[in-house]
Amino acid sequence: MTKPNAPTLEDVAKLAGVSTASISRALNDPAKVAAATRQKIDAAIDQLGYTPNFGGRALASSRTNTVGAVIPSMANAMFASGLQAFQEELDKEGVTLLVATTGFDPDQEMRQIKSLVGQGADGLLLIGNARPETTWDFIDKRRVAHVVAWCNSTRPGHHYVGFDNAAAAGDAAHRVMRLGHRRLALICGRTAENDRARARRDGVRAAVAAFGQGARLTHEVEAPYLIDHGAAAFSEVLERPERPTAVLCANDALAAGAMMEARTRGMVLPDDMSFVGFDDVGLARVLTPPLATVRVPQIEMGQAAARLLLSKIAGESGLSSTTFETAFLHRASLVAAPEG
Amino acid sequence: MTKPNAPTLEDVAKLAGVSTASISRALNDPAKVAAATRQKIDAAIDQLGYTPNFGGRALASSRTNTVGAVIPSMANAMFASGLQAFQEELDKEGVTLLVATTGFDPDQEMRQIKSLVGQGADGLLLIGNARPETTWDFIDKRRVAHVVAWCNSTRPGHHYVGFDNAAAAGDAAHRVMRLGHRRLALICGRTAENDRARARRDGVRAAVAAFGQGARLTHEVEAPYLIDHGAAAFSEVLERPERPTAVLCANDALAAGAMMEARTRGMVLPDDMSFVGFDDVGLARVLTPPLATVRVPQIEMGQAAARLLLSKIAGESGLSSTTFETAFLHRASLVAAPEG
DNA sequence: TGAATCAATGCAAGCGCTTACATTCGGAGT
DNA sequence: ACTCCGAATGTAAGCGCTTGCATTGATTCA
Repeated sequence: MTKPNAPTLEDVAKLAGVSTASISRALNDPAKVAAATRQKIDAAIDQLGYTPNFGGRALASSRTNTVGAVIPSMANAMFASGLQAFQEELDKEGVTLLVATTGFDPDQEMRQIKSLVGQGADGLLLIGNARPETTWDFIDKRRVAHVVAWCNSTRPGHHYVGFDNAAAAGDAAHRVMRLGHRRLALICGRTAENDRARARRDGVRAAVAAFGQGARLTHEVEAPYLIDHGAAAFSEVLERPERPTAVLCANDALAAGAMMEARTRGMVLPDDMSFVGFDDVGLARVLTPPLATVRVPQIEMGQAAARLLLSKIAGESGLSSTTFETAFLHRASLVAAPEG
Repeated sequence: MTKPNAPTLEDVAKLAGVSTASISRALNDPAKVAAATRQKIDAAIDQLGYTPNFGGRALASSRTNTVGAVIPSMANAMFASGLQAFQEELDKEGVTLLVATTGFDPDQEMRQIKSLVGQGADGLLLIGNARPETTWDFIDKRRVAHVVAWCNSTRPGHHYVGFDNAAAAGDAAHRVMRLGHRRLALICGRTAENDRARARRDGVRAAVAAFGQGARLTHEVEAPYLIDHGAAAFSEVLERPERPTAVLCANDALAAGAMMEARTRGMVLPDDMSFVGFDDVGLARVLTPPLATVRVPQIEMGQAAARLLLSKIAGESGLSSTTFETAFLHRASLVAAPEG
């Protein structure tokens, strides 16, 4: 951190001819210092190139102005712009973002949470609501300020900022069925380790069951959220005796992989098969045909999560969770079911 | 950070019946403490659920075990997996990653660097080599441990971990020309604010000039690294009197946008136009036709950058920069130039 | 047996900052 | 003119940890 010869508050104080306390106040609560004094102080700070020492500040105020985000992966575009927005919002308040990834592993998540708390994070952004009891215990016991995002439920006393994965996925399925599709396949994320994937699956199942009219899921496959796994999953779908007319994917990357595989097999899209994704990441629009998908309000979520978390850290009460709307984006990868 | 009632070193000391110094030593350098004492200490720590206070530690040792990454954007897949690898590598050593973004703005970069240093980052990961003199001055003066990545040159006394943008782009151009293309267009990143974009452009220019045989750039456009800008840039290319047979894009997202636009205009790909991207992000393979591009060793770079940075922080000497190889990936978006 | 050595431990001085409390001083109220 | 008040500033006590130095006691060597 700061180098040995870095100027300290005391140096500034001497130069400005005031006490260290005034400088501290000028820095943290300028209103408390007379304008003239503030001038002198600013000048001294400039001249010395002074920056407050982080450790000293943290120690004395027991705040680090740092919050942590524990996300499954940065390599997944799914979280990228939300996290970006989160970070930008924090930045406005001078708060810095610590990032740790879990690779969708609950143990790893626990480790990272502990580590970030140990690093002094004032608060935490967590993805999804499913985690072992021991993890919740730790959070509760340490009274870690936190927000749960990308989902729309959590345990009592906690808060979320997200959207309704189940409803959005159900809505997508419903629209597909309204276009005449009756045999649907579902390529889903790994439900064991991912409550959002689980919600999306359950939403689809419920919608299909509710629709009636002979609509059914010919096959469900689970796969990690990666292009290649989407391709493999689609192969598996095709091996089934009953071939679907539309494939719902719990994620755009899976859909992209599935479509790639379909084309490799000589299928003509969208005529031979309709595809629907989820998330509306950048690649959805540039696929051929463009991928119908569900828009997720990443940026709004990231910002709202940041604000909520900062409020919690500030100790505000009466805070509440937020559910954002999703939007189904009908694009050319989804067409009416073939006759017959 | 840690809550008011959190146990301190002193609490542990009392419980274990030793001095705080011994505990500190047991924590940081176990060899210095007798096994029996260590046992007592561990037991006390467990019983109290003690975690060292971050501020205290930082203040006393002037190390935070935290490093910062200052990147243009998290929303850009270009850096995602590299950063992910960087983080994982740091994690192995118990170091936490702070992330800040610049939106490709040099002033913002300066602000973020200052902020991260102020937050106590022990070291910094910087992208690219181009930044205002004032920024370098700050880094030098404060003696901030740092590594420059995604490029393969830097000023004396600094280190990089990256690859040769110019050579890789030149190689791509060369391959395109060898396929018979003589009229090339270049859709480039914003060279004013992005030295990698500049290097790629210069590499292409040099390769074209060196190739001779009537090969030339019909048009160069600059655009931010976003799909929509790629589309707009391609429109601009087509407005030119002289139409190219191949378009080189400095980034896969630009290429995806350009291809999308081409298809919108009824062009048949790759017959009517060849496209080449750069970076080999996930979407390159799932485009139709699959995008020929340059593979960038993101993961290796991220890991190497982390190790180099940790070594620097540890004060090791005799460290050196690394240049990784890139690979041209010939995919179906690139075909031989049409006859005539 | 006494001196020298060394490993293990304790003591205590900070690290740089924040903040409760004390002090000062100019002006408002009477 | 005198008291009272509040704004502006200073004083100094920590925050929890690391670490140089001092101390202790056991071990070794002559």
